[in-house]
Amino acid sequence: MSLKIGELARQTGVKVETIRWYEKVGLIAAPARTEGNYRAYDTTALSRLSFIKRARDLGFSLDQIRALMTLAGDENRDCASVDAVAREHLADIDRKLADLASLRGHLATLIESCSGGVVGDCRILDALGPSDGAGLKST
Amino acid sequence: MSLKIGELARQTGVKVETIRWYEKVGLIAAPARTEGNYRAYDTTALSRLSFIKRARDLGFSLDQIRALMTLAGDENRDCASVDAVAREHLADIDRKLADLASLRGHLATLIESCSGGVVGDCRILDALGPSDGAGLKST
DNA sequence: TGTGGACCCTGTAGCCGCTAAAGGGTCAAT
DNA sequence: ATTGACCCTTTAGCGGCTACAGGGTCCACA
Repeated sequence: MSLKIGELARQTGVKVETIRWYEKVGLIAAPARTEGNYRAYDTTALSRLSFIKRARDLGFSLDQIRALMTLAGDENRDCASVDAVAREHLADIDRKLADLASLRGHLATLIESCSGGVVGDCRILDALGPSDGAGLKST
Repeated sequence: MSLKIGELARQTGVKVETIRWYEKVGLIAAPARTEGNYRAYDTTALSRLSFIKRARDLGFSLDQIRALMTLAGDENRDCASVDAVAREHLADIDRKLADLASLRGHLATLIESCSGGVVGDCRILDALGPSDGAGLKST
């Protein structure tokens, strides 16, 4: 028995449109079609799509997933190549976390400086304005 | 004296193409033109663009920046409206930080499970594969 | 006077990873 | 026969730029 796209979507948690899009960009193979031109998926497609979903949930890019799937296809290859992709992604995440945390710090400082009142005296806008004092405020 | 777009770019740290794009999407006003059809900016443009740059560096979206600039134009308005935009953005960042940290945890666990060897025995690929065991590995 | 190179202009297409909508066709149940 | 859930393709849009292509302008130096 084969699965229609909607069923595949339900079983994997990937939206129908997204599945079609993955096919278009070559992440999954084009499946067989029924007489009525419906896509008919087998369990291989289910495995691959589940893999993609989990990897996406972990924040891997489609390119990274493509790489992982290629590596996975060669069982004799050294596992280190898979590890390397994952570690690179982890490093990306750590960079993003650091950037975001620093940004959060700046923003929180900015917000703390607000003591209410009127826009004309707003410290937040002051901080965003240029250093020469010629800000946006109509004053 | 007026500034050419390249000079404005240098003084604000915003790329020339980005400045033109900001004009296109209505974030900054279209400036006067010279005889040779070059954009001629005044110091008002410099202020506004600096404002935008700083806000972008803090991760505000262009829509949020539009809102902030509108608010800034009305000096009698209650500063709380500005504060609200900033706080909402801070909440966004906190959500992102939490998501990213959780994701990092999962990924790090995954990577720790790798003990080397061959792709055929890879724990990382195991973890990404579907729970029924029918993974991608050619074995 | 001419020529080279740095700058400027417009318009269009591409990046990522989808998402939505228009305008149809298919299929099973009633 | 009709309803309504599903499926199909194609196209356009999101944010926030970036990168061309194919020209025009301006200024300094020979």
